[in-house]
Amino acid sequence: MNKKQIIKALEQIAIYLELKGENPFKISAYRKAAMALENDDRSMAQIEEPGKLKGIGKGTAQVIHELLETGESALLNQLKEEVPEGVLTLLKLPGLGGKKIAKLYQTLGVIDLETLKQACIDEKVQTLEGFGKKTEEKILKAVEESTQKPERLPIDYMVKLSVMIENVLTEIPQIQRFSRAGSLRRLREMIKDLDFVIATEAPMEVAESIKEKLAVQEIIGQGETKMSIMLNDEYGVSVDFRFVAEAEFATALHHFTGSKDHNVKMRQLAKSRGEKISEYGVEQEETGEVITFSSEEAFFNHFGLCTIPPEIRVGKEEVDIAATLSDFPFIEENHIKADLHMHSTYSDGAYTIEEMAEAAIKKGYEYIVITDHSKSLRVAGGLDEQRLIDQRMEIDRLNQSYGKTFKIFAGTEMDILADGRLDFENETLKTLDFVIAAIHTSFSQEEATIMHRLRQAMENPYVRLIAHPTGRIIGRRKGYPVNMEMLINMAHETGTALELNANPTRLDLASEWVRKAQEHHVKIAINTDAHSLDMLDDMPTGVAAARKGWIEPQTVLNTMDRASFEAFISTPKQGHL
DNA sequence: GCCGTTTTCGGCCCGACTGTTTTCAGTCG
Repeated sequence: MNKKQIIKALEQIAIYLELKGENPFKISAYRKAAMALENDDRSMAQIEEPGKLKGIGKGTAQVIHELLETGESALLNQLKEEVPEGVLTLLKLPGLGGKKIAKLYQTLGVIDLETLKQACIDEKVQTLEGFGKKTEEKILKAVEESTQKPERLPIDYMVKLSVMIENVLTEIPQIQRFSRAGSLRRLREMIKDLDFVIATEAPMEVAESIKEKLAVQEIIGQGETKMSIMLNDEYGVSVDFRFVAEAEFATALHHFTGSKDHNVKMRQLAKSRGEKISEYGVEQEETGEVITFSSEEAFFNHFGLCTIPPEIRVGKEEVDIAATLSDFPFIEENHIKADLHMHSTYSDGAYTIEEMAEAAIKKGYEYIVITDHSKSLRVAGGLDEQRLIDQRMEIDRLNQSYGKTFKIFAGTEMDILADGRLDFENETLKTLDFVIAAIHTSFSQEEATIMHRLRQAMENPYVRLIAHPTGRIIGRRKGYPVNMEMLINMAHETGTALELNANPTRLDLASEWVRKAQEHHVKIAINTDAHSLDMLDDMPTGVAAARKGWIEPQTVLNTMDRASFEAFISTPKQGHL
């Protein structure tokens, strides 16, 4: 059994114990053991004694050893016999946790969604102690919705909803300030619901205004300090609004940004210092005095930590590392000097080169690269050699009018053909300032074939960057099969950079992989791949995704000022063979 | 079940809301 399988087995044990209504601390002990393995970078073979890891004790170590030696666990096997598998799926239903499910299973013989539904219809559920008519109705509704609703939605969809909500919040006068929180602020790729923290003196009035102005399908819950609604959108997304006083805003924002594990780590740290963290502030346990903070930065500083960017608050090593730094040296929006991947009307872009350039100047960029598609990508109106020459002439002409303040570089997003050949000869490539290569066709090839194609491109002396290296569309398309370790090694060996495509439907490469790439001294370019002016605005999302991968500015090509970039592209590729 | 330069037993992160109660358990984030 490999590490992944062992982690899964431990988590399964936790779920089964939960369904049996076991001691919650015992349940969390199994989860912590799984987490301890996950947070350790080594493989199972490299970990000599799992029992020595913090969070793994005698009991869980024994289970791990058993799994390693026999491939199964007596405890897990026994639990599986005691509890039918279908019962596990019931934990996904909102309003149902281990305790209630255990009761439904033990007294009514509920073993899956179907039997649960029937028990509700037969009005048996409401007869149970601790259950009632309302609970039965809610469960029935949850069962019916669960079959048609995806659990999580892709970030680009949630960003759009969020912008719509923010437009509404901006118009409510009683709101002093507000912020996104939760997994969207942490930039998770797949998101369950939206969270907003709102500073206001008049929570009830604000709640009323929100209900009035937003397309609400249903009020899920409402109290004095929070309101949960279900939007009237395609998927019925739920949104939590949390109302706090202005002074509590920073701690509330931290609290509701999470993650859960990050918060647990922070609270443990506070506790060890005789303090208690809640959304309302930091309480001194001895005196009962509650301190509030003007910003998250001040909050972190109070604990001797530097500010931890939301994107890395996952509850792993970030809290310990923050204690040793004065600042995380991660990339910020203002480091970005250019966008190296965008399209114009020459291929499938919606705006002219000049219009794209004007928009880039407004953003304060020092230069851009126009990278239209190449001839084989006919659906996108890819350029042949002659059109490339025409385009170069137009770019030269435009550059004359910009003088020294701004420069457009001529590039291409060249297709890597299905057989590994490149769409342009070197004769053509060497006339260009910056060459991007990308796979746009034959996604269903075997991994070996895909890797051959990528290798052909990266070994070409003119190809500087591989765009959207996996071809994925978050939540919709897996992309073609890429051996990521091999890709990163090839990038290192050939001196080719990898893209972090800032489009929220892509974010390709994913954060965990740009982090690996940086560790291997591979350069990253954060590009919008804009096909229209508004898509240039995706850059901050790309930068946030880079922070999620712990990316530092010197790793990123487009943090170079114009002079450095010109020097870079006039120097041959530097591989590390 | 795990953990301990105060602890080998008694803690284990914290609070809001709901629905069921008649003071609180369960769920959620």
